[in-house]
Amino acid sequence: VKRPASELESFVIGLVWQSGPCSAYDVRRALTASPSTQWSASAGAIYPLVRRLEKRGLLQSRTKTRGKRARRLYSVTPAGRRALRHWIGPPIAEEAITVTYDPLRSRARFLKALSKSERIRWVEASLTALEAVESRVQRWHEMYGQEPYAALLTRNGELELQVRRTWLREVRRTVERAP
Amino acid sequence: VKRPASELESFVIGLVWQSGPCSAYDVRRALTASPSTQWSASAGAIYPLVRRLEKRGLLQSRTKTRGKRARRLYSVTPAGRRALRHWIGPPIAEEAITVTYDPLRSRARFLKALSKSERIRWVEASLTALEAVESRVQRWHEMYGQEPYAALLTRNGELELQVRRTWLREVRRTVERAP
DNA sequence: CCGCTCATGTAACTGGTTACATGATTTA
DNA sequence: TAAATCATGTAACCAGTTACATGAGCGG
Repeated sequence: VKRPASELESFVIGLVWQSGPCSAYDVRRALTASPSTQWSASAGAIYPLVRRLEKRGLLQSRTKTRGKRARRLYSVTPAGRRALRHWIGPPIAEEAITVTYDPLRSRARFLKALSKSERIRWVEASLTALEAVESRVQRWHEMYGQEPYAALLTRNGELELQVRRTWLREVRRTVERAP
Repeated sequence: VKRPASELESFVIGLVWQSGPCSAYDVRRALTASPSTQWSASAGAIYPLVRRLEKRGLLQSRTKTRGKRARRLYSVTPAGRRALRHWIGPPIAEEAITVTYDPLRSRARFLKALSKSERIRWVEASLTALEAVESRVQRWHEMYGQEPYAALLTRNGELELQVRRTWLREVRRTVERAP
């Protein structure tokens, strides 16, 4: 079966590659810790996923017994490593070349459905909401941000937040001017 | 059935609200025109979706015959309007408060899986890829960007692109410095 | 009249969701 | 020892995907 690995699958291969031999549960924790809420990291997603990847030969597992409990530790096979590199690129995959999806932007598209005063309250609420995002990024940074490549991810989050704030303030100006 | 409308469902309600009575096909075109690739706007997604929304009382339809062909024109019901406003907020829904998902950032997380020269090539390729995104935003702007609220969306795209470029250049510096 | 786009759908699949189950291990 | 959390899963569901089908209308 030579289907290209999905975004989540590839990401999981990456996580396993990064954390050496690790369990599905470890993968779930890494996904949960990540500030992105793109994936829920639910057991129902991850356990079947790693099985799938093993069946395709991208991951391999050995069972390690600790106490009475058997743990299944996954690591990346050479084919998995190739798949990872292929996913990362270059070339950059078509589906990676996108405008990022911002739920706030989506909602702003229909701001006219609100009354003027509500629009302003919406902007304020959004600015406040971004503080929650900020602390999520911060928390992740404190945990993993030592390493220079990891720090780049935090930096991305910071810059993104900055720009969303700037944008929201522009939205506010527009809202205030409009009738 | 009082389940909260999904992100796509709510967005579609918004589109129908914006474009007055319109067909499922119109919705699909609006989604296709949007620079975001979050949704494929496939027929298999949209036709069942609007039916669903009609069954829930958020949309209503009347059939209009033009020539021999029957078109089903949807419009938003008062309940749909309420649902739309509820989705937009305030308060901002939990699931809207997120770090946006950026496939390039995801990939950058595993840049160490590449050789140094490939990392640099990756950054260059990413910068080039963003040009495609830029033209997509530009195209949308030319079509719909007259109206001030629509223009804000383009502005968001512009700012986002700027920041992603800035960030990629920082990545390049990090890559160049690293062993 | 041919081919393209308009327009409306259906069918099969699939990847991810929520919710549940279960037992081991740790901590209060 | 009771409660919490670690750890591994399964089952049912569902929304969105690709792929296909069908026919109208229109421009060359």
